[in-house]
Amino acid sequence: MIASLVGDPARANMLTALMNGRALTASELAQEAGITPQTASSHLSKLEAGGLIEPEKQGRHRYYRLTDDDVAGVLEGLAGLAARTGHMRVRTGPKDPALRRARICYDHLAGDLGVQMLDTLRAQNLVRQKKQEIELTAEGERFLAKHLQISPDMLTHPRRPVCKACLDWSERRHHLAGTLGAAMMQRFAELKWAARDATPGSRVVNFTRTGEKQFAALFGDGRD
Amino acid sequence: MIASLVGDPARANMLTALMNGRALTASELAQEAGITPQTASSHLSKLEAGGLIEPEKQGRHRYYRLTDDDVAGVLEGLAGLAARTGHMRVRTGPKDPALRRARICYDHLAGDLGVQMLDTLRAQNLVRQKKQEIELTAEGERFLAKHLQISPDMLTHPRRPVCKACLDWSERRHHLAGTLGAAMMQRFAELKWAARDATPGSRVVNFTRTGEKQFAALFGDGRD
DNA sequence: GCGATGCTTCGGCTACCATCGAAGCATGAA
DNA sequence: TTCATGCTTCGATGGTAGCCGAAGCATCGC
Repeated sequence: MIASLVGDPARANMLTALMNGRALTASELAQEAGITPQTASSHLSKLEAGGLIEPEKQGRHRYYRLTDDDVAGVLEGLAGLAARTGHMRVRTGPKDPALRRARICYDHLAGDLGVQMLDTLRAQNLVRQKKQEIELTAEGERFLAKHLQISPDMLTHPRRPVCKACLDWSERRHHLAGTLGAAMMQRFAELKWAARDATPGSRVVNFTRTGEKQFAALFGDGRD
Repeated sequence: MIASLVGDPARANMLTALMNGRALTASELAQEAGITPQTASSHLSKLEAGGLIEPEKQGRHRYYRLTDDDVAGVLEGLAGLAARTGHMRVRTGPKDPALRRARICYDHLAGDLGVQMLDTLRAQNLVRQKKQEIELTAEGERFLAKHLQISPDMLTHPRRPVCKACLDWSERRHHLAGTLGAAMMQRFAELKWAARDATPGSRVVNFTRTGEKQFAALFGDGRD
């Protein structure tokens, strides 16, 4: 039965990770779900048998993507029901708190800090968001130029949008993707505010002490 | 998590039984799911906690209905996914084969024979169906008058439609409800073709030998 | 009051399934 | 070829949740 496939926490995490439409490898999905590759393999074959995801072999990698928009739609529907009853999933995934705080999502910042950043951008009217769509405001452009030395022409890309809302897997809320999300993350690295964890394969992003302060000054919500 | 609530076979059966929009008592739902009242009680409280169903106390009964159309929509979506991947749930419910063959759904015929009947009505162009909506054709009216002595004016009712598609829980396909469905079932009883099982609370409908033949002559699909 | 009915709670049993270690196959790199 | 990487299969373990019998409340009817 389909629903029981989605019901398992590990599988739900994988599906959520796939919700942005991109394909991910088996091991990436394992990492997202916080389980070992063996377990993930079992889950993935079940999801595939259930028609929820489709595999694509590429070299020694196996990429998985959601079968189609219908699947995504149903998953959204379920998430909607969950959200409105305040039945937001109690976190189960990876134990690693560092991963939950700040991590790389493709090439941009995710995790608590990523969500916090987008929240602040929105609250300060530096961006405007409608569902998945985000646009940079004039104030936002000034802000970026002043504090991060990012100019709009650095962000144009033939196929990729400047801003995009990306569903944050640990927070279940949006963080900022797109060329701007990537550029900001890159800038954080250049400014030595943060760096990807050294351990190979890790998605954790470690902020330096000063980096954390600077970040909080711009994007903090006063929580810490 | 919502999906896991729907994932359990017993709960899925209950929800399916509620899909027609009516409210059912806890024990009716237990029966639909083929489990004891104790177990059902546990399931129902979980579904309620998950916001999928809402209770309504009435005397010593407790009626449950789906919370709203959103819930029904998501359930339909899941069923849609299940259907298209040929992943139709393999029957789990009540073991009783008689219950699966013919039973009462409120006041009309359900089960294998009920589905078969609607199939034949449709195939013979006696009714036309669009999703949940069913309408009787002119040929259908003649057919009913001739073979079952049912006239259209017997079927008018201020609030209830003449025909309605009712999702068959065991077959997962539609059977005929509405005043016509009820009238036909009543006629079968009057003609002594079939009768509700004597055991109290049972929904099984037993066809007599001759009744089965007559029924097959009108609505049989040649399977048996 | 009494018993009957509908439903819930409790306790114990069982079965299923997610999980991981270890080993097995592929593919790609050297 | 040999080694490393990515993924899968196998086998064993453990936790969780569905399930039912028995008992406990509530409501109804007498």
